[in-house]
Amino acid sequence: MSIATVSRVLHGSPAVSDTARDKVLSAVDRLDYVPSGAARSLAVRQFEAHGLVLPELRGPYYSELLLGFEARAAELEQSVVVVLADGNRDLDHALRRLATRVDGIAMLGSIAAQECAARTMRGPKPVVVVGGDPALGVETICAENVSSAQALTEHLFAHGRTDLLFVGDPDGAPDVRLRLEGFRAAHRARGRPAADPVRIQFRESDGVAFVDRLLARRHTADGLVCANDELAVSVMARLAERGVDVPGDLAVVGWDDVMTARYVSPGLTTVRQPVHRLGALAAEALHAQVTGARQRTRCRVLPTDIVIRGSCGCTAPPLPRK
Amino acid sequence: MSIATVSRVLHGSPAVSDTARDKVLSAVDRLDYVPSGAARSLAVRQFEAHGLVLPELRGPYYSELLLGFEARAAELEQSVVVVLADGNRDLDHALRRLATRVDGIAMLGSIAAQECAARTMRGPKPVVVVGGDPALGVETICAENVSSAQALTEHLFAHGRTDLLFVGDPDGAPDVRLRLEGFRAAHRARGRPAADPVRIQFRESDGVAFVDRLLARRHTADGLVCANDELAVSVMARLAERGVDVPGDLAVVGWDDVMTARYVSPGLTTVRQPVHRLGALAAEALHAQVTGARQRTRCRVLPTDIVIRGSCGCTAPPLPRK
DNA sequence: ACCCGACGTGTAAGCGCTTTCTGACACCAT
DNA sequence: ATGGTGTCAGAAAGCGCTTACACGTCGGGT
Repeated sequence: MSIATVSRVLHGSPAVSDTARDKVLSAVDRLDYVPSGAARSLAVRQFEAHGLVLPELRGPYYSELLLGFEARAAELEQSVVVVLADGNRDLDHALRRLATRVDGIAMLGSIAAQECAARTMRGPKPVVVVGGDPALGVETICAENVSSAQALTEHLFAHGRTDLLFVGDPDGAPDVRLRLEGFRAAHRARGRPAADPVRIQFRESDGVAFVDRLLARRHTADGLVCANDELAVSVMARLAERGVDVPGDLAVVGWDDVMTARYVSPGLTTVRQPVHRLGALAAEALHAQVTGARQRTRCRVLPTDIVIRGSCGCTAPPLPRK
Repeated sequence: MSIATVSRVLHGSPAVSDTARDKVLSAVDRLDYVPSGAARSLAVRQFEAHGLVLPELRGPYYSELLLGFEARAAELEQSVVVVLADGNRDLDHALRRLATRVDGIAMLGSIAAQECAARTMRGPKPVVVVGGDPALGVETICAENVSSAQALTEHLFAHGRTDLLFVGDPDGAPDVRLRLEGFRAAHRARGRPAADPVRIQFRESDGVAFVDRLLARRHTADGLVCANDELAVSVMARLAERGVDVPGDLAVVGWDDVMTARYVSPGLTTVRQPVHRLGALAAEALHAQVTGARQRTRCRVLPTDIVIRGSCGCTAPPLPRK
């Protein structure tokens, strides 16, 4: 047996006799032979791997994204190597390392917005960004934000709310900026001025602190459009503790449809995004760029669903579930 | 400039003059040069990458594990390639592929228990399993299960409960089996017989269906020890819908301390595991095996915390948080 | 003046695969 | 018999790095 034959067998080349194939296969099995992916990558000049860069992994959004990405990548026979920017780690170093071992890189919008990501996007490897600013010059895939935010805001207006506050930091992520844009558009459509956004982070403690400031009359509002559910849920819990009725005194809505949104009372009205598909499309777009099969579409926007529960003021069955 | 010099510069070898270093660095920058990780891997005979195999990614457990694993791996300058067994994908194929591109593989206990994982563990690459059966013959890292399950069960006894049911499938994951073991140990200690476990999956719909069966008098109980929080939370929600008071009529406890556990009412008494550390230790153990630095410790068990909220019958402040 | 070591740089031999090309062999048609 | 044709196996040339080693070129001791 020559090494060439072994290689042919392992890749199912038809030009091998059955006897040779059997001999190779049995030897492989007996010796627990594991080929070297590095040598193969070097020879075929493809890593057969995609990189995925996420800011973190708490909450369902990023998990679901990774899930979708990995699933589609696996179908395309691509490995996925993930890097998490979580904490204060050296993103620049991590990105540089990543680029040496993958054919292409998908990253979140909030990562792409960072300084050191620029060099990656300028580099030779294909890049697609998920939920990012379409103006970035690279292929972008994102969920619809503006018009669902507008619809959600308008929904609160329709409930008779007049004093709406947007809670979340538009500079933290492009998605949030677009949601704020929709929030403002709804105000414009009604000819009302939109209050400045309350710029706080996504952590639960930030939501609690915000409620305390609100009740200290530092803000006034009868409706809260929160940039995500984690915030919305922590806000609702704190409001309940402080004796404020939701939605009676204050309506609350969010984004993401986390599990908790179904279990709090009242249920949280929120926006569900096709995150799994977002991930899958990212893997696919990346693969298309790598194989050169398709010229990159600049930007793809996926529709979202508003899921109405009780927190916006709608009457809903107690503890409604999906 | 020769390629050897370039290589030396890029790896910070001290035997390079400053002028040469500068020249190389500026050229690298100008050309957006990205070295080939494959070629390096081939030359140094190390992939500098770890594999992590997870069954899925919903809920905080796996996410947190990946978070910890990736963080520690990054510190050790290792990339991480993840494969998710989610759905009906060809695990065998995926594992085989994975083995060709990493130095070692970490996998969940539920993966390790599968048929096709055996060949990976028999193969030449180091393997560590997280939350798996220590009897597997490979290095194992897991959170304490038996004694916390026993303590939790005993806690319900102390609340005067007598009719306890363990809800979850002990054959689904080694962790669940061990929790059941602790549940039984607590019964033995009190000289009571333990009821057979209610073998259902982790999905929320399974919890709902179980409650309906329970209320149809197919089971009787005044306390439920659920194998994880997702189950516990869905059970509690369904009980509330059906007008059963928790903890008055029925106490409920779970595992994992998911976000929802803090926000439901009453708060869910549960067990918090050091999942992040579990992941970090897995990465570390793997790296130790790969570098041959340390002979593998057979099994490492991390302590867990019981977090008491209201669902067990303890009086707790309304909506307690961490 | 010389030699010797230290220091930088270049040369070249792999690392373990893939793949093209060449060759061996068998088989059919002439 | 001979030549042509088709099938399968092997030889060998890389793929782009790392690194042992060889080779200057200095500076300082003698």
